[in-house]
Formats: sequence, structure tokens, C-alpha cells
Amino acid sequence: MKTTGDQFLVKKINKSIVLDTIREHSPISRAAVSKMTGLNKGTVSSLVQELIDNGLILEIGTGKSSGGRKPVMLLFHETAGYAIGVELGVSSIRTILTNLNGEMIEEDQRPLDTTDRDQVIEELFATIQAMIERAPTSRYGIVGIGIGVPGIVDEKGQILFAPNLDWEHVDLHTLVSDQFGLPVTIDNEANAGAVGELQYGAGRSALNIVYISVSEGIGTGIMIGGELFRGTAGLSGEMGHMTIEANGRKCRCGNKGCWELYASASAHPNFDFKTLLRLASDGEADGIRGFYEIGEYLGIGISTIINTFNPELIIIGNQISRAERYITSAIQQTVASRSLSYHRKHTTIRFAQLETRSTLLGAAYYAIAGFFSKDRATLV
Amino acid sequence: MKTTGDQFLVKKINKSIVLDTIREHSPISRAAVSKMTGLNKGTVSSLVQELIDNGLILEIGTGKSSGGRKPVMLLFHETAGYAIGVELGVSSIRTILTNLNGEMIEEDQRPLDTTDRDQVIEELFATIQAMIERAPTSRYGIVGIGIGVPGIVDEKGQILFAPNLDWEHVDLHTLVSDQFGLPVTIDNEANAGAVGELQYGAGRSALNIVYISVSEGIGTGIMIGGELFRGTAGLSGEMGHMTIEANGRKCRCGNKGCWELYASASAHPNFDFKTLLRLASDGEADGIRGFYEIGEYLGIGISTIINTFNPELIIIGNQISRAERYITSAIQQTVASRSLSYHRKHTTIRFAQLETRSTLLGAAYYAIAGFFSKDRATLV
DNA sequence: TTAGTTTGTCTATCGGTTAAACTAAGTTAT
DNA sequence: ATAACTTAGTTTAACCGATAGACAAACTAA
Repeated sequence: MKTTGDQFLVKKINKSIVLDTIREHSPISRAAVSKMTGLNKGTVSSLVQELIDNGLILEIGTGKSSGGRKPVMLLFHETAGYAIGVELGVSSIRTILTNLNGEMIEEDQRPLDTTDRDQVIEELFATIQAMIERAPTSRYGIVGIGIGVPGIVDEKGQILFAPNLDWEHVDLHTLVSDQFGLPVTIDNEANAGAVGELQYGAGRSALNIVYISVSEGIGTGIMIGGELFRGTAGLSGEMGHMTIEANGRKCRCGNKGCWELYASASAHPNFDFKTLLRLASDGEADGIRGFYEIGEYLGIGISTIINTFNPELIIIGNQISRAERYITSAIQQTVASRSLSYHRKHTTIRFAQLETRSTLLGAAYYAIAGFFSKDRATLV
Repeated sequence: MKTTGDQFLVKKINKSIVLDTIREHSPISRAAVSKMTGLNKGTVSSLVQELIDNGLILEIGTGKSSGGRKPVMLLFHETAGYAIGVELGVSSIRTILTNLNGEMIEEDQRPLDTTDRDQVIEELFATIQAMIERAPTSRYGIVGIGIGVPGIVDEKGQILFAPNLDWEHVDLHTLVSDQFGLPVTIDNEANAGAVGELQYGAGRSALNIVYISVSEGIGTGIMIGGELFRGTAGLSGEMGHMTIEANGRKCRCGNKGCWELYASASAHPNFDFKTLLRLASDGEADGIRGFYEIGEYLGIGISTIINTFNPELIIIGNQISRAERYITSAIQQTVASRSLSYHRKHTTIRFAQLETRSTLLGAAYYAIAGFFSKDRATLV
């Protein structure tokens, strides 16, 4: 049954629009909100009053007059609540605390010397608990926890398969949810990275972007129309396993010639990523050529992505960012020669702007977005 | 500026819901619509009355009583208008006339022995004009024209590049629009096919489907959340040019190792499609093996599509359908061994149900959909 | 015949938006 | 200094569409 329209729906829509407008344009006056949104001044006034009562926005004195009465400036109350973002990596757990604007307030990093499920989860609980305790008191407290994990996650927040952790079928959502009694979102790290970059990084104001997370493997997060594309069971975006050599190397996924075997940070047959970086920075031919080859293979997959999605923006993130200067030209040249010209014209390729925080900020954003969508439904 | 909510929006939403419900469940009573949609009986009554006044639905006598007053059955008035769908092929132009339910009323096919722009367009105008004249008189007349073309079309309906017709930069939308003064939609044939299958064929009630049109080349239409995914400039879905052999055969697109070079109906190095079909039906090893190889390569690309989109359904259509029995098992085996198991579980692979009419029906649907979305906006 | 059920309409009310009047508080011109 | 103009924000009345519930119509079942 589709959602039918009634007066409450109208109010919910308009309240969202007003809140979003204030969030994006703080500080701003009621009159300006009315002009920007097209909503009547009176409507804006009453909705703003409710948002103030809800503690989500603040009046912050008067602004400059432009020939008449001074406007009362409104501010999004970014510290009315806090969100926790976690990146569960293979060798470390990183955690941040953000305000409702997604600005980082606190940070924590713990090395992981095990992949044992129980030990990792114990450490995860500890870092989250510590972050909860470090959060300032606020009206809404911790509004949620978002976690990015290196693996395949279904729509219920269950980790189906995390090869680097050697985990299978871990219902992380239930575990964390039961422990803290807070809203929890679990997603794979590439999806979270895509969300982070679109909200706070290189992809702001873009609608269709593809985020490519390149480290040991390759993961991709696909944002379509400003929304994460999840596929039927929440399993979309495993483009690391697209075939680029029909009879290529065998992959642990069962396929042959997967992209990530040729284009990831660990793709070089002789040197690992750190060694390659050292060689390249020393100007050694082995390092330079190693990265050039990786860049070429990245370009091959990126060309397919461009032809498939015709995105505004492709963002390359995670470990490989550290080799940006060594691989950029190889990528650009390969894409220029391999992708369809009309498609290429509309696509920009960039490295992640948030550096190593795309996933963390994206994870925290899940919590913030969840809070507001709930808020909009219930607090009308 | 986002659309803000007001009473008109509410009415538009509800009127759409009522109309859609009647379209999908004709014949149906007002009471049943109310129960299905959750809308109040009175609301349904008044919206139905308006739709009757608009000529979009009809009262068709009473139905069976279930222990009380007999219901008045409502019918979608499918002949209140007609739509034209055109498939501009390389060797022929096919045209259909449908009612507002997308049911074919008239059909026309004209061979094309030239790819000359002016001659083709003259023929195109002639077939459309003939179809307009064959349409029964109706309240809304011809509500629009949809055209599927074999090439890259941008969001304005301009053909950027149609290799098989040898056309570049033809503003077909303006040409047809000026000639007939009707709403016109131009899209590539794979997109139109995807829409056709989702609306009327194998993909009904699915949300995420990928339609693969396999003939001389390979085109793909991607439906996400029930909507066609168009990309930033309307150029999405050229997966025929994804790389499956990094150093494979040279493609006219500039890339190497494109999928369509290995998996299209014209991919066999020695035999053309017709010959292969004849050989296979004669039980000749060359034909059987030829199709098996094409099926394997199709399976490689389909595996990438599954891992990328995790769609509910993949539909294979166009010319290759005629070889269904020779390639099915090769496709299934390859996909089973190459795609990620979790993803594969949620995806079904089928051949087009509308046979050679996916594109035509999809093109006509563009016109119908355009009519209703306009109608909903203006006739409230 | 009577009681109960189902369909569809009608009426009062409610909650939202809007336009417009109004109050408040500034600036600019003379 | 004062009048005229501007801009900001609130209040009021009117409007519109949905809803709940009463009602009439038309049927079935006992």
C-alpha cells in the first residue's frame, strides 16, 4: 500500500524542507527561508517555532538590515545530539564522534592484532562505550551508531562474508543494537565511504557518483540520484569482482580475472603496497612502473563504470590515495583511450577529499540521517 | 527549489493512487479501492467522480454482492486515448498503436534499404502519419509518440551516435515533435526494451532489473526502483562496451576487449548469426559450439552485472532470443561459476517475454506515462 | 418479514496552507 | 527630525482536501 496524501504528509514534507534549508544555509532568516522554498511566510514561521521547540534550531540574534527591520537569524542546532561512526578494519578499529552536522568532535583508534570474532567485538563494544562516555550531554544524546565493515553486508545488517576478517554470517546489527539499545546501521565500507564523500567531501551537490575503495581488494559504493543504490538484497556494488580478463588469474570468489586482482593496492605480483610506495618515492623504476600498471588496470575498470553509470563523479579512496601522484596519469590516459567519448565528457575522476575519513564520516551520517527521518515521522 | 507540500499535492498524489489502483485491478468497486489504498470511502468517491468526468474511467454496471448492496464496478477507460511506439531498426522501421493499457491495436513494418538520414526520416514520418490515421477517434486522441533507436541518445532526445545507421548528432526529438505537434520521447532501444519488459513482460512487479539487448551489438537498460536509470546526461547503460579482455580485440569504440565483441549475435569469427542458427538447428557441431561460446561470454558479462547491481531479474532480449535453446545452459553454467554466490541467489535470468516487441511496447509506454504524469499535474 | 451487511454519499470537523492585513523595527530622503 | 519607504515576522480569515461517522440504498440470509 502506497503512502496516501493527507495534511500530515504535507506538514512533514514542508518541515523537512524548512529544516534542510536552515541546515544548508545557516545562519538564515525566516524571510529568506520563505523566499528560497516558496513557502508562505506564515507557514515558515509556524514550522520554525516547532523546530525551535524541538530543540533542532536556535535563534542567534539579529542580522544586518537591508533597508528594513533586522532579520532574526536561525541556526541549525548541531549539538542537539551526537552520532558515532565506526570503521571496522582488518588491522584496526577507528571510531569518531560527530555532531548533527557531521563534524568530528572526538576520535579514537585501536589496533587489532586478531580477527577472532569475540575479541574483535569486545574491542568494538569498548571503543563505542568510550565514545558514548566522551559525548557532551545534549538534548537527544547519541542518536545512533553507524559501522562500516570490509565485507558483504545484507539489508538487515548481517555480515554475510568478510574475507579479510575471515568472518561469515555475523549478525553485527543485532549484537551492537542489543548492547547499546541505540539505532544501528551496518554497511560495507565502500558504501559508507560513498555516502561520506557525497555528504561531506568531493561529491557534495552531485547526484550520481561512484566511490571506489581501493586497498587489499576493491569495493564500490554507487550513489544514484543522491541515494545509495542497494540492489535487491542490499548487496549491490561488488564491482571489484567484475571480470576484466576472461581467462585471467583465479580469484578466491570463484571467478577468473577479477578487477581487484589487477588493480588493487596488493595487485603487484612481486611487491606489497608499502614496498611499492617506498620504491616509487625513491624514484626506482620498479615502483614507478608498478604503480603505472595498477593505474592502467584501474583505468580499465573505471572506463566500464563510466560507460555503465555515466556518473558525474568517480571518487577513488582508501589506501591507494597515498599513491595518487604515481597513478593519476595512468588512470587518466587509460580512461581517455578506453571509455566512450560522450560519456567521458560528463564524468570527473577525483581522489577522496576526506582522505582516510570517508567511511567514518559516512557511517556517522547513517546515524544522523536515521535520526532525522525518524524525527520527521514522529515529531510532526 | 524542491516541491513543497500543499493541498493540491495531496490531491494529485491520491488521485494518482486511485487511478493506478483501478488500472491494475479493473474491474473494481469504490469500496475495494478504499480498502486497498487506505483512503477514506468519501475521498475515493469524489476522486472517482472526477476521473469519470475526465473520461479516464467508466462505470460498467454492478458486480456480485457479497451479502449487501451490489458494488458498482469501475473500469479503466483504456480507449480514451492511444499511443504510438516506434522501433527504428537498421533494416526496418516497426510501428505499433496501443491503447492506454499498452495493448497493441495496430502494427506496421517497413523495410529500410538505406541509412540515409533524410530518407529514413521521411519513411519514419510516413509510418507515424499512417498510424495516426488508423487510430480510432477518442477523447484524448494520440497522447504521444515514443521512439527506440539503436544508438546513444542524450536526455534531450538527440541521437549522439548510432553506429549501425552511421548517424551522428541527429536531433530526432525536434524533428518529430515539429512534424506532428505531439509529445515525443526518444530513447535507445535497450532502455525502451527494459521499460517494456518491466511494464508488460517478464519484469512486472520487479523493481531492479537489467535488460540486455543482444543483436549486432549489446545494449543494456537498467531499471532501478522501478525507474529507468539514466545517468547524468542520459547516457547510462552502455555495458556492451565493458572490458572483459583487457588486451582483447579492438572495438570501433576505441576500447579493447569490449563485451559485445565476444557475446553479441555477430560475435562469431567465422559465421554470421543466421548461419549459426541454421548450423545449430541442423545439429552441426560448429553451430552448437559457436553458440556455446557466445553463451559463455554472455555469462561472463552477466556475472559482472549481477555483482554490480544485485538485480532481481536479468532479461535477455532482441535477436539472440532466437538462439535461446542453444545458449541457455552455457549462460547458466558460467554465471553459476563466476558470480558471487550471495548475489546470485537473488537474481533470476530470463529471456524477454515480449519476444521482439519489448522495445515497441516500451516506446509506447513512454508516451502513455508522459500523458498521465502531465494529466495528473494539470487536471487536478 | 426482519435483521444484518455492504456500498456509496453526505455532512461536520479538523488540520494544514495561503493571502493579506497588521505590527515591529529598521533605512532613506527631504 | 520627520515622513516615507522597506523589510521581517505574526496574526487572521478563508480555502481546500481528508477524515470520521451518520445515513440512505440495495442487497442476503434466516
